[in-house]
Amino acid sequence: MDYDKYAHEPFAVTVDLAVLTIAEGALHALLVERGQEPYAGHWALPGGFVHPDESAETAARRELAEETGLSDLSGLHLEQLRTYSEPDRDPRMRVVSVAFAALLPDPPEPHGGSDAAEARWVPYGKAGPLAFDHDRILADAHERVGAKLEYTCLATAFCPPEFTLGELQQVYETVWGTTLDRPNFRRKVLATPGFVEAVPGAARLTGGRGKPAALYRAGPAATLHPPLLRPSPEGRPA
Amino acid sequence: MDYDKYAHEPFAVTVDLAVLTIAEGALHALLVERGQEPYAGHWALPGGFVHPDESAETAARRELAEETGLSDLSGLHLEQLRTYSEPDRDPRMRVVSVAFAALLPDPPEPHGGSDAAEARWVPYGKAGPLAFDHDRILADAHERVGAKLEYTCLATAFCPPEFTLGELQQVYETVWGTTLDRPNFRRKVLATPGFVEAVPGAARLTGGRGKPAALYRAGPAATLHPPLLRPSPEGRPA
DNA sequence: CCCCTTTATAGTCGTGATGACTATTAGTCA
DNA sequence: TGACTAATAGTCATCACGACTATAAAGGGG
Repeated sequence: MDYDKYAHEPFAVTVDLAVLTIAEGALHALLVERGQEPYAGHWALPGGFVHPDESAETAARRELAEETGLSDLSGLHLEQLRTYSEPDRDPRMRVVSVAFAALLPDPPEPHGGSDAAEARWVPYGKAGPLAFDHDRILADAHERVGAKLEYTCLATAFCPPEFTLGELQQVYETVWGTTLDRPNFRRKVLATPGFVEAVPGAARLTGGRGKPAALYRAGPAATLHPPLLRPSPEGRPA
Repeated sequence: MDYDKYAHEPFAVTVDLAVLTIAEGALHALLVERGQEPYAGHWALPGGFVHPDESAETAARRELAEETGLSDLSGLHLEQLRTYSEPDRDPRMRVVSVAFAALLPDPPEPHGGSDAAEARWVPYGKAGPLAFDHDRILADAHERVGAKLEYTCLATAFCPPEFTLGELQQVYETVWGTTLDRPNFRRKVLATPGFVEAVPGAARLTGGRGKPAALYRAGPAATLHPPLLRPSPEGRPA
């Protein structure tokens, strides 16, 4: 391969972050408002350039810390989504963007970081058309997360360190946009070894009403075998 | 964002292809032998630079056509795997590579294309250490394909347009490295609506021996609901 | 030509997972 | 004290699936 032949081509490499959380029973995405053209006034996904000495994963963590002002990104779930490389996706120059999906438990209040305009949590689908191809990236992230809930233990990444089964079920219901039967969900989760572990003797009042729920924390398992399938949209025989 | 600040950084963007097929009951990968340093004499995944006017997907198809000399890439399954961007993955320069997994039915005989050295089908895992991080890319592709067999209809991408259920089962067994019960596999596949469609009245002699098998073609379904789970490695209760 | 091998296909049986329920417990609020 | 709410316990029928056995349809070797 002739490296020098293409070494001068001006490719910029960026990361874009689809940061999702659940607040007030609804899925929210972290968005920034663009101040300049193109797409001035539109919302966009947070992101930025990959530095010469960074991997895309490192850049994603750095950008997320910069734009949210958050420091405890240790428990964060960060996962590469895919790379978007259409030649015309940025009108100014050739930009190849590695997109990531990130999940956060409690939505921390973001404050404008060093780099970009102020970041805000926006309910999923309520932000009008996003800049560039970010609508598609966000939709891809949503679809990916929804699919991974079925066969992995990813749902706990949306939950605080200790959570009730009701909160865990809310994650599934919010991301999938469905309702689940509570006793059956409970039976399934508890029957899956390593999904959750009971916190002995602990209980939380769920907003004051009703019987206090037992607390659990994430277990060592990473995958769900057999999976927890979402109810089929069609009238499937199963 | 200040674009000009980083526009001069020398990022090269390449594609790497993990092209898989099944030949003689074994999984094979398409590899090229490197003629120059670094990694001279090692095998590597086919790939090359993304041109300024191309998306990574377009570049992947072009490189594949160039290195295999193949023209009928229409029925090819090509899927983005992930992007590898460690700063030191190529000792010469900063290269970000978008990796793809590709599946082919019948292994066409590759002949050295315009770009690289001769390409060859090599049994999976029998090629010694590959160049760069290509061992990991190939392993990631294998893992991804194995996982997608469980919950998608991807297996038909390894099969010719018309195939027997025995051939389809061979795909699962080869990729997963397991054996499956034939009547149960048959029951499951036929019970999944849209997975395969019978070719009326057609049958194929399976190498001359045994009862001729009925022929099927891929159906319209894309996903398997419920999935066809591979046998668990551990003694799982299910 | 008969029988044996090989492979495809048909069916059976028991168990476990799951959807749809009902009942009970343990809290708050009026 | 009595609604109301939410968590938890349990039941029951159905379905999916693993483990089998049986039959059908081809070729090959004596």
